[in-house]
Amino acid sequence: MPRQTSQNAAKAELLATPMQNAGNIDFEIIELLFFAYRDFVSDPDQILVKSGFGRAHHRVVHFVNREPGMTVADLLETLQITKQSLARVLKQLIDSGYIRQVAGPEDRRQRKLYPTQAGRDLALALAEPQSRRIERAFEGASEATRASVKRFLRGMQTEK
Amino acid sequence: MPRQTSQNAAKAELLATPMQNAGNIDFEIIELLFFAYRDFVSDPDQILVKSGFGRAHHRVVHFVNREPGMTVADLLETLQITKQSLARVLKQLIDSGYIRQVAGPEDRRQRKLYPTQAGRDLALALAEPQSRRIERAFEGASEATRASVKRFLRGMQTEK
DNA sequence: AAATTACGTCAATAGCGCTGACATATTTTT
DNA sequence: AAAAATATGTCAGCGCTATTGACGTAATTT
Repeated sequence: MPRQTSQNAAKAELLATPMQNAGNIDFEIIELLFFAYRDFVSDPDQILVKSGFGRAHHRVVHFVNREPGMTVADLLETLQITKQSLARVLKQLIDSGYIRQVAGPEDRRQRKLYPTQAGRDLALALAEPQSRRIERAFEGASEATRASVKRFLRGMQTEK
Repeated sequence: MPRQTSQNAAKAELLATPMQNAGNIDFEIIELLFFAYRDFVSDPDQILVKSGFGRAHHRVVHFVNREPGMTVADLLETLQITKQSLARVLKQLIDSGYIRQVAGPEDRRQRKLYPTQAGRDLALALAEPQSRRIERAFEGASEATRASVKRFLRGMQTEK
């Protein structure tokens, strides 16, 4: 029985076989989601660096445009972050003139959030390359296929 | 013509209409992707805090398990990050005994990366809740539907 | 012998998330 | 009316992940 070199001894404890089919785990979709999302956010990221903003700003500006009048609490619920995390980003967007706050008409403790025209323009500019990418991914797809993809993505969400 | 209060004047510059149908942009899928990915990564995140690791560790341990023997350069290409970003994370995984390096047999400058058994176990534990979530999202879906979703996700990637 | 490549590392910085604590209005409850 | 709860803001500190730039070493290629 030949003695192992130290390199062989180390190798003996290593796994050289690719992880696949283990425990019926869907590694393929896991990776597809990673790559898809990685590239999906890379488009707006490139635009954002020019204005000195980041992904967090993108999300805020997006949702406020989608639902003008939403409150800070609504936004926290949507983004699933803490108010301290939101604070800095929101303040910068307000100071830069992309978003404005209005005291709630019924409950004056609330701060209802609205985009300015600049905020709307920014949200659209950020969404455009993402939408083009989605269109490309759906190239030639039927309505049924689009519906299936939407159903899948909805199913990926945690039910609240 | 009534004078506006300062509040009304401010409101006049704001947009109260939800952003939708603007420029044929697919806001719905954009949001579905955001929510799907947000919840998709939340599963492993919860596991990772226990071991003191983060998402970056997850990615590294995942891909090294999927393709044992991959080099540092391969990993950088896959993750699309800089080597300085990878360095700390990889070092921690090596120091903790989840991954080992072996000098390349042909090119000895290379560092081929392999998981240990602990590394394999960790990768599987992290993939498991994600895979369950995917299965749930595909509940009742046909093979054709699964194929459509994969095709869509592949189409979302930037072609290299 | 010189240039290139693969990898590692030091230093500084930015973005974005967190916890904990405390303050201020405003609304609701008692 | 007083007390409690709610919506929001803010200060302070910290951790993770990413960045750029610079430099070093070993190994390979030219």
